[in-house]
Amino acid sequence: MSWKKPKDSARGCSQYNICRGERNYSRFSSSDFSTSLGLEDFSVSDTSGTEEDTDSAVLYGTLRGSVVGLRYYTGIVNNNEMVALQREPSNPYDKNAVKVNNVNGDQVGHIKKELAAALAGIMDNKLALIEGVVPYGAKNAFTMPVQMSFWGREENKEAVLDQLKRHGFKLAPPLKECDFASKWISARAGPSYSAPVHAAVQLTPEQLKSEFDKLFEDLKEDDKTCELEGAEAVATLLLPHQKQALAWMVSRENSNDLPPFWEERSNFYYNTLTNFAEKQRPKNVIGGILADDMGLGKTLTTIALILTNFQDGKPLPVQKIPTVTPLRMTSVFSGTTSIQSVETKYSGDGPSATLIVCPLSVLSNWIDQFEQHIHQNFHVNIYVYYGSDRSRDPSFLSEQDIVLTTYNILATDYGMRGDSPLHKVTWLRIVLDEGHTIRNPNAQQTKAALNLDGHRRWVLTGTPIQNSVKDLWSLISFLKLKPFTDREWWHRTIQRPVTMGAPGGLGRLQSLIRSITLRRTKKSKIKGKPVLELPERKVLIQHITLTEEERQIYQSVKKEGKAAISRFFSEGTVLAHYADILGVLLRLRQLCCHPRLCINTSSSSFSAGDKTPEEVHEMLVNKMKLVLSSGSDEECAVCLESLTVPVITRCAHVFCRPCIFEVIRSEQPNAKCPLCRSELRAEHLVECPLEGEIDSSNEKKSDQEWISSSKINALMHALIELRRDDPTAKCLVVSQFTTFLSLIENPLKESGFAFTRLDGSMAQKKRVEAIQCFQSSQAGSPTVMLLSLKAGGVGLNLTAASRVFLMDPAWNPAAEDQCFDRCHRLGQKHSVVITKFIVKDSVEENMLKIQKKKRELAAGAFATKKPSASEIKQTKINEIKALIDL
DNA sequence: ACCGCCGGGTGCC
DNA sequence: ACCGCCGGGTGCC
Repeated sequence: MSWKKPKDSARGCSQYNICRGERNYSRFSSSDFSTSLGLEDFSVSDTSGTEEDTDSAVLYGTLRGSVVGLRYYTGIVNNNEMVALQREPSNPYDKNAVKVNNVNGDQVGHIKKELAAALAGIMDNKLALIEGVVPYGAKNAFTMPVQMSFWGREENKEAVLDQLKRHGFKLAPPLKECDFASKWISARAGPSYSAPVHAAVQLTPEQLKSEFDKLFEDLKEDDKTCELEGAEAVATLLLPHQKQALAWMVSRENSNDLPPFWEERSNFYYNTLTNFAEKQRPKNVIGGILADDMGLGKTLTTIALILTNFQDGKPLPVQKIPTVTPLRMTSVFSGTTSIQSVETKYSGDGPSATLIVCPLSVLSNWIDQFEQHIHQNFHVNIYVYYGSDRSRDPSFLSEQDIVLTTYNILATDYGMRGDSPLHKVTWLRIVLDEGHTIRNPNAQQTKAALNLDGHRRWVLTGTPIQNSVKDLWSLISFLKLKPFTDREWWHRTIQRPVTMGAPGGLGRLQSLIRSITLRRTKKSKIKGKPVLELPERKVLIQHITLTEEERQIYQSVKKEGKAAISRFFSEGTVLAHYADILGVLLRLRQLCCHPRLCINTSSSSFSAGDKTPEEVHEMLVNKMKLVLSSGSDEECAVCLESLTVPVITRCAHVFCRPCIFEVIRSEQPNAKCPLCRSELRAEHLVECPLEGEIDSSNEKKSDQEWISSSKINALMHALIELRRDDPTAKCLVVSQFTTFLSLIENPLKESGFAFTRLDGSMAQKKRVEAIQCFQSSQAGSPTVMLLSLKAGGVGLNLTAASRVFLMDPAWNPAAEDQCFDRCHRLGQKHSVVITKFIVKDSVEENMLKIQKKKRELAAGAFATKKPSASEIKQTKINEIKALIDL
């Protein structure tokens, strides 16, 4: 294989310049920041957009109208076929013009002008969504009837009815779309009862997800259970479920089935959802969604696909070893691809390059996996399209076998209209890794991805549905499934029927998903055996007793903090002092680890006092650092999710930036803090300091003489014992406090341990190095990794470790579990033992209790709806009480 | 006849 | 369009 970035083809540990100076967040705009974190859903423009809030739409009623001017257009329509109404304000004859298009987007005619005059205002002001169906008469040469349904928000109904009335129209009561056919046939069959307008069933996200998973529970002996061995070029043996996935993916790339909901009927291809028909055979998706749970090896399977179904349904050919002549040598080492091209290009014409788009956090994982899984006798050109010096030459890119890039680069390039090399190439295959990244249809990344040109299209994601069916549209659209690429048809035929609980809606969704998706969860079974047989995982709790001296410090800080917090309770100002309370708890947690951790924490500023703006700013930044670094996984009280792009208000409450901006926008001019009702102003909001700087203020004390602590002693005792029993055993030492990790470095050095470190402040390149060193099985490679709890994304693979020492408990048990999964995952050969150090009679023990409650809550009925903001507040207050023994 | 009626020309917005 | 509408041709019974 040859790596085109860096330029030489050999590859060493440190040669991926995949980080460059790109991640310079110091002057980030919010959108840069959020997209770089894959949080584009939270961008302000999205939340404030008046775009359809289609979930709350109700059916106002229906109206019969006519479509005229059929003579002049090529679009044809069948009886009962859906049509789209589209405003055409630029029409020179009538500024109210409304076009009528068929499902294919071809114009059929216009709405008659008198009616158009009534509809124009409604459509322009987005008061209602107007959908048409041509009930009959589709063969008419000049005009045809159209049955229109008006959908909108309850509060707009009056305005719409008024507007229609002014033009002499009146809506008929709702008539369910699915009743159309029968209605026209049996028009005299007695009174018609209006169908219920509102959904009978509304699915919660959890129900939806579980419905989704049920789809794949009982895979019969169909194409999804055949197995296919990887081609010779795949260096790794595939597990049974991976061979199944490979077989399925290859068959999807090579088959020529009709896409879902299409039938062949007397020389026509007929869409059963829209009743649209055409002569031309609709193209099937050459690809689909691989939605296996995290950890089942989607990356490996995809690499196997690329190598096994390389071109024209054939695997990657063996590399002919080039006859070594001086001439060739020169060419090879001059960094051009010409010689390789001669040797390895294939008879097939057309595109041969695969584009892989992934979040930055997993880019290095792809690089590793290619390195690991491509057989050394085979040659693959891989180009990492990243960094400011990336090649701008489309023909260079199309000559590669594989081009790897990130969603950000994709979106950035696409933003520079007309100058995106990625968009000038016709790809053989496009793979979107962590495909749910493009969930938001309005995000730049989504638009950029949807506009890529490629034949075979794949989406890899562990969570195809995050919250609602809406999440699926971008993915389906990316797959170029007719007619869903247009959001209107997706919405009318799938999304609304499902969310409104219309009969058959869920069924449609299921058959759609079933036909293009493969999903196995960690619990899925193949021939009675679980897909993943992971070694055992044990969690031990080791209690620590503080020394007399440590206990004294702890008790005095606790006494002081408890007094302050009691005062907040009696004054009823708990929420106003939330950051201060977290500060107290943080200090106690730090004291459980090492007395030196909390020396520097800013002396609490309980008194507001009169301060200069600079001092206020600094105080707020400090408070926010407290909230964030306390590892409490704060939720934003607006969206009830984890904080994304945190900002702090003047009243010291932390929210997601987009959320609080939305509050300010909607409540203007007198917005109030959602938590304490203080005055809220956009210009007073203070942004989050950069990740990695949070703890840096505590750094730089290493010159002091180092002293140990009870916890460190316990750790070292365990490490030394472990080394004695098995000198090659590797372990992770995990803490939320990077300063604590720094302190631990001292005894590790003293006792002669080889160790590495991975924390959030490290550059991408350093991280890759640290991970590779640690994962190496070479003699002398590090046996200990100091790991900060939150470092690294989900892709992080630390399977070399079979022991984990969790130095301090986290608020959120899920964060701990995620951390354990980094070594307890596919590839782990040993049983994993996790040791949690918990100081007796301390805040840590109380945290365990709270964790237990949270676990029970999470395991319990999902059906319970989202708690309200006030319920969350109450829970938090109770937690605080429990934590400090009040 | 400043009407009615006839029949040809014509046709979206 | 096997319509509606327009506007020119025409005109007792």
